[in-house]
Amino acid sequence: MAFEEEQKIFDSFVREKGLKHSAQRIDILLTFLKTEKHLTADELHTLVKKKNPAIGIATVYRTLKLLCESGLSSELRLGDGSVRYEHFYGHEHHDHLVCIKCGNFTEVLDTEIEKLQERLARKEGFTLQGHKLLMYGVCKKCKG
Amino acid sequence: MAFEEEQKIFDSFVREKGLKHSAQRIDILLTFLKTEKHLTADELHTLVKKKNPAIGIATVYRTLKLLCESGLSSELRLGDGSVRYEHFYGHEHHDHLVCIKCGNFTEVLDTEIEKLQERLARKEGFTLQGHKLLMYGVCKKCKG
DNA sequence: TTGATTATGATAGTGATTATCAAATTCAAA
DNA sequence: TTTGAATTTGATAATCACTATCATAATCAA
Ligand SMILES: [Mn+2]
Ligand SMILES: [Mn+2]
Ligand SMILES: [Zn+2]
Ligand SMILES: [Zn+2]
Repeated sequence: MAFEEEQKIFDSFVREKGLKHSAQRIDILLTFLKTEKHLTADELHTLVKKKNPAIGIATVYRTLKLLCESGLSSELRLGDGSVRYEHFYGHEHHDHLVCIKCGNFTEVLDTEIEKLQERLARKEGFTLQGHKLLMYGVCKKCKG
Repeated sequence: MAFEEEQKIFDSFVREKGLKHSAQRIDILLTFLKTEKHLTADELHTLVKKKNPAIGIATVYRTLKLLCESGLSSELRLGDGSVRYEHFYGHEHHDHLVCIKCGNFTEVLDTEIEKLQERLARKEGFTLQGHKLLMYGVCKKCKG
C-alpha cells in the first residue's frame, strides 16, 4: 500500500528533469494511485484536498502532466469532451466498453483486434504507434 | 443545385421539429455539404462567410447541432480536444488512421475488426451500438 | 547557512462553446 | 395581403476547462 515502485519512478523522473521535490506532488501522486477510478483533474483535486486542503487546482494540473510524462498515468477521452486520467504503469493496454445508459464502463482487450489493427495500418503505409478504441452499448444491468 | 436529397432531409427535420426556415441555415448546410473535409465549427464559419459575411458563429454552432440531430453530420473527436464535423448521410461507417507527425488522416474500414468488436461486446454482456476507433501512427510521407 | 533555482497558489487570461436578449424574420391565420 | 405570435439571428456576455503570470515559499547543492 506504499507504491514504492511508482514513487521511485516518479523520483527518477523528477531528478532527471532537474526538478525539485515537493510534498504536494507526493500527495497528488499517492491520492491518484490509491484510487483505481478514471478521474478528472477536478475530481482528483477534490480528493487530494482531504489530505492537504491548501493544494491548488493548478498544481494538480501540473502534476498530472508530470505523471503522464513519467509513464505513471495516461489521458483518457471518452466520447464527450471530458479528460480523465487512468493508471498506466503496471497496467496492460486495454480499450473501453462504455454503457450509454448508466455510464459505467468495462476495460477490455482482444489480441485479435489489436493484430488486425496493425495489419490495417501497414496496408495503408502507416507505422502504428497506438490506438484508442471506444465501444458504446448497453450493459447487462441496463438491459434488465 | 445539388444535394436535393440532403436538403429534403433537413427540411423534413425542421418541419417536424416545429422550427422555421432560414436562409442562413441553408447557406451553412450547403457549405458544409460542398466540402468533404472534416471541419471545425470555426473553419465552417470562415467558409460560410464568403457566401454570407453577416452570419455569426453562434448560428453556425446552432446549425451544426441541427445537422447532427437530423443525421446529416456527425461529430468527430480526434485525440486532441478539437471537435470536427464530417458528412454522415450516405457515408459508410469508417474509422480513422491519424498521422502523429503531419496530422493528416485516412479513412479506413476493416470488416473483420468490426465483427470482432461485436463478438467482444457480446462476451461482456453488452449490446453494441457503435464504436470509435482511432489509430495513431506515422504516415508514408512522414517516414520518408 | 546560503542563494540560485524551482514550486506553489491565487488569480488573470484564453479559447471554444453556450446563454441571453433585442431586433429581424418567418409563416399560419385572418 | 396584412397581422402578429413564434422563431431566428448576431452581438455580446457568460461559462468551462485549462494555461500563463507572478510574488512568495520551498528545495537543495555548495
Ligand atoms: Mn481504463
Ligand atoms: Mn471521416
Ligand atoms: Zn449500463
Ligand atoms: Zn504524416
